[in-house]
Amino acid sequence: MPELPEVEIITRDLRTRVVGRTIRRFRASWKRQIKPNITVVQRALQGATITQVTRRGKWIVFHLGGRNRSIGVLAVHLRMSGRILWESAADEEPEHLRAFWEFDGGGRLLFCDARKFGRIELIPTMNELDRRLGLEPLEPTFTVSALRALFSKSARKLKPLLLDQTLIAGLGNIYTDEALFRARLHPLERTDRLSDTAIRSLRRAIVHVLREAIQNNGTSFDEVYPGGRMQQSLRVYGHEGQPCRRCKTAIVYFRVAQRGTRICPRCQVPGVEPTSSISPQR
DNA sequence: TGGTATGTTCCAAA
DNA sequence: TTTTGGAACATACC
Repeated sequence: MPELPEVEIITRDLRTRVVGRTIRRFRASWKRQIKPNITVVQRALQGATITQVTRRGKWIVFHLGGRNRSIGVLAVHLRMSGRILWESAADEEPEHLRAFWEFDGGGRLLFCDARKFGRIELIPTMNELDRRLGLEPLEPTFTVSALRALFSKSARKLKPLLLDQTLIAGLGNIYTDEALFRARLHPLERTDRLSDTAIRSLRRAIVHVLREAIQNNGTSFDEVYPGGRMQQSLRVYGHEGQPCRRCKTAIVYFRVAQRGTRICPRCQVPGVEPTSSISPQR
């Protein structure tokens, strides 16, 4: 279930643990999670050294070198319930273990995933992954004009577009709702009708919410992603029925593109521009 | 029992 | 042609 901030935190932690280490063997128990297939991935990883760990959207990317170079990158997507744990010798095997990497010199990285939606993919080049994914919200390329280009190209509804990873990579259900609330925009607003002011406000809200979440170590509701404090800063997600921080109107819940959606019905009205955006939050 | 869940993909319908 | 709705993937929890 992690979104960009949680994946960023996990990536930073992994970097300190596995960069420079060589994989002795890789095992997986649920075939469908491994692409192109277990045999190919095992052969590629055996003896490979991890040269770097990076994040692209919600993907964790292990860059491979050493014995097998130019076999590609190993990209991991946690989807709804995936977790990556460094095995601590004391503990017993965690629940829902689906795959693991064992390193020369000891130590194992465990991939656990109750729902088996997660993916471990060997991808020929980083370019290939870039082709599948859109703008990185925390990179300099995430500009008002780039957003305007995306928004004006189609007549889609705002929230579904923000969740489309091929256009913007990394936003999920929580941070989309939070960003829309802070920008005072309705999730069903048509993107081709947004003013430059609205787009500017939305861009700021997205960047703000994601940065704040990373600073807070992410959002955690359960063991899937533990340790974060961002849930304390959420304004609408999980706040159904509670008063809006700005106007005291009760936060409402409804469905947008099959996703649970929370808004303040008074602050987020379709067709109404956010008023001269005087610090939209707090 | 039924509905919901921090996600993505595929296909049919509009 | 583009956009949306629904189902599917698979499991846990309330």
